[in-house]
Amino acid sequence: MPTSTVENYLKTIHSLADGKDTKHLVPVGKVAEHLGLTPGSATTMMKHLEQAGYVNYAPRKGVRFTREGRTAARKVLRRHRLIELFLVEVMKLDWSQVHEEAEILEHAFSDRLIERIDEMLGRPDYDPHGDPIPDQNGVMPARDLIPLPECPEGKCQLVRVTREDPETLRWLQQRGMTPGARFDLVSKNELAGVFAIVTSAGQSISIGISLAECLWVAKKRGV
Amino acid sequence: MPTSTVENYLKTIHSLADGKDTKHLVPVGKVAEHLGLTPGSATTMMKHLEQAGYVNYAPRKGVRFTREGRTAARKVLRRHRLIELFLVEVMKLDWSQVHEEAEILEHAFSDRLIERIDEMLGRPDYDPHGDPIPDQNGVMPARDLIPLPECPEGKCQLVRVTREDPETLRWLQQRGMTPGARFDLVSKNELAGVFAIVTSAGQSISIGISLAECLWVAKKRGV
DNA sequence: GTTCTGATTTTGATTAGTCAAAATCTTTTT
DNA sequence: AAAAAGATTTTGACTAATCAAAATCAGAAC
Repeated sequence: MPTSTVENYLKTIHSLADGKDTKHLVPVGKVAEHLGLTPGSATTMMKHLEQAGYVNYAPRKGVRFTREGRTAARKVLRRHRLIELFLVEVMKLDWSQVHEEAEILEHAFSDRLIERIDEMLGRPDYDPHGDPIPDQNGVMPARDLIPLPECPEGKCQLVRVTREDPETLRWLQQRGMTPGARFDLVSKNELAGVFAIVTSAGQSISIGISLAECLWVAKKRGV
Repeated sequence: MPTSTVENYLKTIHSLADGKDTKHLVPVGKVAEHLGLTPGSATTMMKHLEQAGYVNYAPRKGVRFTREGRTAARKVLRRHRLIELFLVEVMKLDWSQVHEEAEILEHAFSDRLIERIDEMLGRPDYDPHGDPIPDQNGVMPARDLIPLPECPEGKCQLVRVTREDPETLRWLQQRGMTPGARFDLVSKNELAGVFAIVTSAGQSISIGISLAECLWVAKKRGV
């Protein structure tokens, strides 16, 4: 069993490699930055992870997962995301708070409990933020999503929110902008980096580019 | 916040001091034995616990809680026991398995989640083993219980089981001997160390002294 | 083709927790 | 009262994870 520290490194590498192809190298410095640690700490850990067979480590170039590493990382993501959904659905915790809780609980829940949760929730494919939940084998449900800046103006539906800080999430929540919400993208000002939308409740809001990049909408078929 | 290691030491000291009066000294060796550690490790930790204000440590005599230590220990017990009840009532895990799970989860659940569980369960006083659940201030609900060996022959009701190994618990469970069960103590052979009972289902079973000491029944009023 | 810059790695130290085994103290036995 | 027995403490060493700061390397700039 990996320690919880190792699990956190695996999650970080997974998220930094997300979307990139298999041989993409994640810079060690990015790993350190993402975890709020010094670069030296990450370097030390990369050697351990290589020893343990989780990654291939090219000094001064970066790291990439082995098959085992990717699977191990996805097991952690599976736990994290099932726990988030459980906290919202069963424990009735607030959408904006569950990430923090799951961050700790993911290292403590046994496989038995995770299996029970998966069953209770009806083997869900997505968590409350719209993040895909890997199955027991680490296979992720696939979807064609685009971030708001790439979306054409007009009606669309929010599917995934890739932010975790409770303040931002609460701000979105108060405006009805949680996964599943329909809204109207009325204008895009790429130069100013501002996106204007009207929510289904009729409220007009402006969203900056950095937040807009975290809001994913379904890509229309045939586009 | 105490580390989970410290929390485990606190729980151990609490259970070894249970029943004894406030100035009773718990031998350091017992603490080590209970946790499956070497005596030297426990000695080292006792100094840390004293530094942290949790215990008074009399070298070669033993340790006893300060007020803060006792409260801290009971907070851990509260978490542990609420989690056990939650796992049985909400997650439908087996009575015999929940102790093991709670042993790990108790260090990971936030106060917010524990409060939510307490609320969901209707602020319960006892866990599935009949162990009292301390309130937020560390106050334990009191009851007058006696272990089976001290119980007179006749009808009685099982209230608490102070064992945690799943094998024994399953054995008891299969015979209907879980907290709340009524049964008949038909004979006590203190010399042989064997207690004969008949369960409410009419099954006759023999129980050895060491297990009998872990089975607690309500002390009749006026006796 | 040097030099500079920025990222990465190395080195040495630190903390929490642990063990094995030697040293020490206390209590019991004789 | 001395010796033996038993428990506890001390000592030295180890692991996992971390940081600060010095050393090193690779690519960009000149």
